[in-house]
Amino acid sequence: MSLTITSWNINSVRLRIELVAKFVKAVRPDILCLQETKCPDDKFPLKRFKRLGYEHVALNGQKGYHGVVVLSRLPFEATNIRTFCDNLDSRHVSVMLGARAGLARPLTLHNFYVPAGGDIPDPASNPKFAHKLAFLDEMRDCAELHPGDADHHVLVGDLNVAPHEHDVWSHRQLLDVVSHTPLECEKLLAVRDRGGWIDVARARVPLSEKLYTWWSYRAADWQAADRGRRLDHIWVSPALAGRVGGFHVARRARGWERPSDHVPVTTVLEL
DNA sequence: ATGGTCGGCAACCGA
Repeated sequence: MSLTITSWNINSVRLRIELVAKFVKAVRPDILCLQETKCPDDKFPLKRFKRLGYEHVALNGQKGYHGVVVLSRLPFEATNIRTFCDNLDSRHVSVMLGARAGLARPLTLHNFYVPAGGDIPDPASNPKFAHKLAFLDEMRDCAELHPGDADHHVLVGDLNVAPHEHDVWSHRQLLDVVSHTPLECEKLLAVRDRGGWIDVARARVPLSEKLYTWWSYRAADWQAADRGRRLDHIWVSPALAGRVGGFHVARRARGWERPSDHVPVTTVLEL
């Protein structure tokens, strides 16, 4: 069977519910992972998603800030929420799919929203950047994020780091800009390498090619300027590396009316 | 070199 998984920082799920509907009607992902839902769980538009075919929902929302959710056409065996840095912010939710979803081998999926880190790239003077770095260190050391050789694990989300030279519009001009500083790039790659994860986007798109998933709201014309960054990621465990059937960045979604500043990233797994 | 825009929620904080 093939399993389509999308990750999208939606920047308010209630405000953009019709954009989500438009996307899922076109792409029909089996599993949709959203970040920055900015929605308490008791206000989440469950009925609308049910009508769209997503009956199985793992929620981790909070009022006003952050918030993640996994929406699925297939049932879960289990769901889990982790906290990082002794902080109750809603930045992680994971699900496990198995026999009930028709999978021969269980699949674990983590959905993350890594702290953005504020403006000043100095952990000594900027607590938000210190928090981001500590969050990445804790991810690196988290045993649940170290899949075994045979495990089918997926990690997606807005990781708020563009780790490679061509993950940003200008490597030189962004070296001191939070999201592309060498320190946080090293830390994100350490999370990836400690877990043995494969970066699906860069397995499919050469490192020499520009690739972005986010464009600032502050540009007068985002498309003309094209000053993007690749902040949204899909990683798979080594056992899934040979089962990636497709990968796509829905750049067109940035041009929709009242868009999120992030666009959906999608992969297809052949299981 | 600087400021440029969003969303939540009701004055700014976070991005």
